[in-house]
Amino acid sequence: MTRQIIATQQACLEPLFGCLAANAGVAVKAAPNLWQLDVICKHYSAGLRLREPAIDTGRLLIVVSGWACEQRISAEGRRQIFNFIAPGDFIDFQAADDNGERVLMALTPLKLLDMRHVVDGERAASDPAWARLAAYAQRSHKRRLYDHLTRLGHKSAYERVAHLLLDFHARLDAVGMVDGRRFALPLTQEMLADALGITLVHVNRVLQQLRQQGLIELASGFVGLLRPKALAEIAEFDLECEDHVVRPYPRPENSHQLSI
Amino acid sequence: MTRQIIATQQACLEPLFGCLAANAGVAVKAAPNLWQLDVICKHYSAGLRLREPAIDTGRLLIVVSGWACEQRISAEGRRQIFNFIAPGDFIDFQAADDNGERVLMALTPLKLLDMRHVVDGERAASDPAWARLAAYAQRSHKRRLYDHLTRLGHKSAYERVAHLLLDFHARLDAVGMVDGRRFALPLTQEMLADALGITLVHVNRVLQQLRQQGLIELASGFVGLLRPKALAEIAEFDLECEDHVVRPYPRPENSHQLSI
DNA sequence: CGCGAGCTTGAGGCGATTCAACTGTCGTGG
DNA sequence: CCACGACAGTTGAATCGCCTCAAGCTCGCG
Repeated sequence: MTRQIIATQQACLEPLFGCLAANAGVAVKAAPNLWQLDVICKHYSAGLRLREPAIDTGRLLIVVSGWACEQRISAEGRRQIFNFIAPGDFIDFQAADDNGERVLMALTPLKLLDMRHVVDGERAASDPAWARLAAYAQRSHKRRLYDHLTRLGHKSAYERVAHLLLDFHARLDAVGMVDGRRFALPLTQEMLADALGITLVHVNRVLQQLRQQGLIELASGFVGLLRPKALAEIAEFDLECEDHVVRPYPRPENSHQLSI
Repeated sequence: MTRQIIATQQACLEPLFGCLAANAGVAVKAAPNLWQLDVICKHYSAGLRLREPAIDTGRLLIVVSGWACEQRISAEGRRQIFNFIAPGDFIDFQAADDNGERVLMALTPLKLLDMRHVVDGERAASDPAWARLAAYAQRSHKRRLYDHLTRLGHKSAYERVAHLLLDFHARLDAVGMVDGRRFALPLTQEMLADALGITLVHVNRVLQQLRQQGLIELASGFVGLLRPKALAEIAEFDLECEDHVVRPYPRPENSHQLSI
């Protein structure tokens, strides 16, 4: 099973592009094969700050594999993660550097695909497909910020963790990176803590609790949501609504669905 | 002193427009006088949800007086306030209703000025002044969301309150609505609680503490920051940085400055 | 006057933090 | 080959910040 997910992760771009077509109404040229992809993509190693020359700030990059985040380091050296950037998410450098304190950081080895290579159209601001794409990127980014504000606002640690896991599930599912109810989550508990505003120790305790209650399974970088409906109730996560916002790509019959 | 502030609040638009000129590079036509203003402005009473017909979503409204917020009501009936909207802030309806759950709400009687009435230029997307204005509105809105995420992330209740008050001060100062170190704050402690993710009771205790330590004064809808530098250290609030982002309008010599 | 909205204060309890120690798993180098 | 350190995860005990529940206060207003 693990091998299957990894293969999905690295190879299948169709669901990702299908998701773009469904949500942004953008047609993608022929998807590049694996060899082409590796040449076209930008690669970052874990821990590197993502930068682009100022002249290129208008570009739209999409994450093909790996995870990144937006973060800020406080004066005391504590890190606040504003937003996790997962496969299928856009990286909009123009939006990123309005403020020197906030930076984009690769959390794992990262592969970024420049949309210029795969989208038809003149990529001018006037081109409708390109504008739809940029608008979609902005919309999803903003939605993510509000969701995170909701998590940090009135939720307990227990609810925050459950909510974040459901969030990850929905996003990765939309781009075909969920196998059944399991998906790869290459984040440390410290990263989760820095995002959720709780301590590493407490994240661990909450995860233990979720495991003992049979709600999730978690081992070696993979998470399984065993009872998503129960999790959604705990976290007040609106499964319906999420589906509207991020429409998954069209699936074949009998594929692995999240049967709730 | 109170009367003076109220006068400032209702009458003087020059600092507000000066702030726009400094930050967005947008020239304003002749500022309307008070009578004109009342006719031009949109008025909302406290508690009303702000709506605009869908066809008008592209418009930019600026708050002339009163406060509003972006909020969401959770399933349990708890309110999360994402963002306070103060005089000088923009209301971008296009950005607001990408999601049915999040609404704009007037917290006090509200007066909104449509920028079409005061900005030169064709207000087409292609007009550079109009584009700068829209970009400025988006930038400040986004910055506010990140600031609030920072508050909710790793700060204690004590730090959150101090940080929010400094934030209000900087914003209102930029549009000339601070008299010395005092400004009008027509928000209830419950609203602060709903924004800061802590309970009403605890907000009250924190305010008591700040008062007893001689850091703030607070009475009848007015706040005074008595020792802003001490507050800034408590809250890790970057006074320098804030000044860069929101440039106050040009001041006469010997005006009330925040001497830190 | 009575009422409601907003503010204030106390007592008790729980959730999350802090500090600390221990485990297991890597990759590296003696 | 094992020793070693670095890193991620795990667990316990004590402490504290914040919440809950509850009561009383002070206004402004019909």
